[in-house]
Amino acid sequence: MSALSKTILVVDDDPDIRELIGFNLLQAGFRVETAENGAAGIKKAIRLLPDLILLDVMMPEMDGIEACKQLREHPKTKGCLIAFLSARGEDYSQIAGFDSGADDYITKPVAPRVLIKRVEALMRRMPNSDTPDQLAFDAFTIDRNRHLVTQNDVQISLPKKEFELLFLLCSDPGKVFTRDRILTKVWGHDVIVGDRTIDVHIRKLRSKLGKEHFTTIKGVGYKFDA
Amino acid sequence: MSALSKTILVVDDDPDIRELIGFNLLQAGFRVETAENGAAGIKKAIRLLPDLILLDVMMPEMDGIEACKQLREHPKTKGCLIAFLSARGEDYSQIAGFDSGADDYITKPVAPRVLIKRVEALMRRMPNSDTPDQLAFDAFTIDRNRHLVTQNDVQISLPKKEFELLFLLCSDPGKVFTRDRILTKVWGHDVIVGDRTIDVHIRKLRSKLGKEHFTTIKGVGYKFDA
DNA sequence: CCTTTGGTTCACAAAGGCTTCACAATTTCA
DNA sequence: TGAAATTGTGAAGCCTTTGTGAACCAAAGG
Repeated sequence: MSALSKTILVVDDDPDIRELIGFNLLQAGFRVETAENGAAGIKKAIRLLPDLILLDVMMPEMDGIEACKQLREHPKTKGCLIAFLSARGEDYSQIAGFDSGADDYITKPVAPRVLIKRVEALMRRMPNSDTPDQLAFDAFTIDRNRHLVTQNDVQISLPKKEFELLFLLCSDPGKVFTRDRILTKVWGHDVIVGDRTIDVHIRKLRSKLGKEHFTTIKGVGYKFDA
Repeated sequence: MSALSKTILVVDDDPDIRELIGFNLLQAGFRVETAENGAAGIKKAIRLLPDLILLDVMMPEMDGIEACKQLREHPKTKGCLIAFLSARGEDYSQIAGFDSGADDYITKPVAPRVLIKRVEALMRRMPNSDTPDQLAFDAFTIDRNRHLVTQNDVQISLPKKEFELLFLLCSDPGKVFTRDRILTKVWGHDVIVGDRTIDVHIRKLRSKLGKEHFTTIKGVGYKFDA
């Protein structure tokens, strides 16, 4: 079930805050990723497409407001939930936050349990269906909502793990995913499973979708080639 | 922004608050209705189907928490946005608020402009797409008002839960609905029913409407195929 | 007061996905 | 080249998930 959990990206320049927030969100069953500044946060958000982005307002170089604006402008992330998390509770700051496109503005300090509730309330309204989680390549197309892969007008239904592995690899074609990364993304942070399991699933993908699309980088991991 | 068409119901026992909040929301372009206690608020909400219900937490007789629960239970209003507006900012109060199904919890005092921004942020996420009351497929048609399914000129009457489950699945043919999603959509956000209950209802749908229309995605959920 | 119907739960069976293991094949590096 | 590490492959067993029949409880209606 953990593989289905929502991903939250915590962007804050304070490592302590990142750890504290991250820990509490993990405890609540969310997947957590972190970034230490606005630029890194945007980059990571575009790559990971998290369900929710928690932005600190005050950060060096690029502040949260600016980061939020850019996230809203980028086609990949403009649909994500974005919430500010800030010690600044002044009216003008909140208004600026909402004007930049945020869905919520949470003032610190906030009790972890309250934060969780707020995050869950946001998630509850999340229109998962609106984002057409579709990936299209020459070889085939992937439809996340329908859990279907279409190749040469033939629809292929894949089991859960295989589908998630495929989707992960295809989310960034050409990029090499290390075994560790695959494990944490598909199986979850706390799952203990021999990493040979990955090989078996890769094999199944190869046999079902064509060997040529999945390249092995020995000693590193796998990648998908379109 | 078509804020003109949005209706907000303000439920508060204090006439001054009603007037103040109402005035500001009106200025922002919303239509405003008011109610002076929980019972009246629920009644009015069912009749008007507002886009957002602003609930005071502390009210005589029925408090906001209880009102929220009842609103979430009623089929007509369970989809409405609900936000608490309260002078009580304590953690346990906020948690209770979110647990009762609220989408936001705003602590008073709040600057009118901030309140507006928050309301707009909530509205922004509101799915404007009203699902039509009738769905038609090759296999059968569904009439939500009449609670009736017609298959081969034969009218089939389905019990409540079965109908709602069917309607949910058919609202997006081909899309896979996870058990979690089905539970929150059909049973409510705070249900305590085991998810095996879903299986039983799926079985009934299969036996009544044809096994071939309902596909199981193991480890994920179910989907409807037209 | 009894009957009917809907909703939920339980126990057991079935299915099939996930994982592991052993061994072969391949690549890397000394 | 040869040994070590890594990956490919086939098959087998475990174990989670789902299907199914039936019982139970509550509510509605006669």
